[in-house]
Amino acid sequence: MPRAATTTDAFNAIAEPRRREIIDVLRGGRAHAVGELVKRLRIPQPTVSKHLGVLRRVGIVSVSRHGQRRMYRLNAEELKPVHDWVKIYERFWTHQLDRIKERAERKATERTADKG
Amino acid sequence: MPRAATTTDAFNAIAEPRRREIIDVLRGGRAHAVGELVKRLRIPQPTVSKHLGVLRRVGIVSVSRHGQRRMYRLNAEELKPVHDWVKIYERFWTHQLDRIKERAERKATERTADKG
DNA sequence: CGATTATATTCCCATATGGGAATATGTCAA
DNA sequence: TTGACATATTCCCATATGGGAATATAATCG
Repeated sequence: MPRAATTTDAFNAIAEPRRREIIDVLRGGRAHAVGELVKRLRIPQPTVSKHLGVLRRVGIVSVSRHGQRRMYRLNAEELKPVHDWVKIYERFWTHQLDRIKERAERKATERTADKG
Repeated sequence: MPRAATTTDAFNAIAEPRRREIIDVLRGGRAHAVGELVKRLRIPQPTVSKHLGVLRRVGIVSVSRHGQRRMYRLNAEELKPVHDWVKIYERFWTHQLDRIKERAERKATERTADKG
């Protein structure tokens, strides 16, 4: 089995830095034409189109035709699974107070560990 | 250019679901032997070892020898870049009140857009 | 119509992948 | 030493990748 396709899910899609850059530009909520992204990011047009294709298949962006242009808009909710997963680890690098919770929870976990 | 190596950064490393599972098991803070992970996740030992190798090269886990076993421990801080990036999008799927902030910020962004 | 602009698609290629199977390495115990 | 156990490594392969270059598609304009 090779590596999972980039279009498998958000995790795979955002692994590519240029796709994250595209997402960042689209963050404002406003739809952007491909040409705008090309200019902003200084990435060749076919490359941008391909990356947008991946993001679209995953559902992270959606397109609409507007005359000659295709307007891409962010569907940020598709990033929620990534946030949900990584958020759990937030406490590992945040402040003092959370460390207490962390330790307490670890104890509880160890107590119930290796039951299966 | 092929896809970036899985060992490039945390984004690439966590794209693989089994590696996320491993991280999840290590979440308690306690170090785990490879064999424990094999049993818990029902994944062949060589596969687990390879995934641990990737995670180790990225710095997400660290190893220590303890007799015959190698104990793997989570270094969750390495996940912070992922959290930092995705956290910005949290407001897109959270409650009502944040939507106000969102709209306000969008207006401000649009005002200063396309200056470069 | 033809020309221009905007975007997508195709073709090419070097490359890393994840899994399976087999094997190597390392460590303990008798 | 031998054998059992724990883990890592190697070899194999089908496959998707991202980029470059070239080209196709599609819409607008004159």
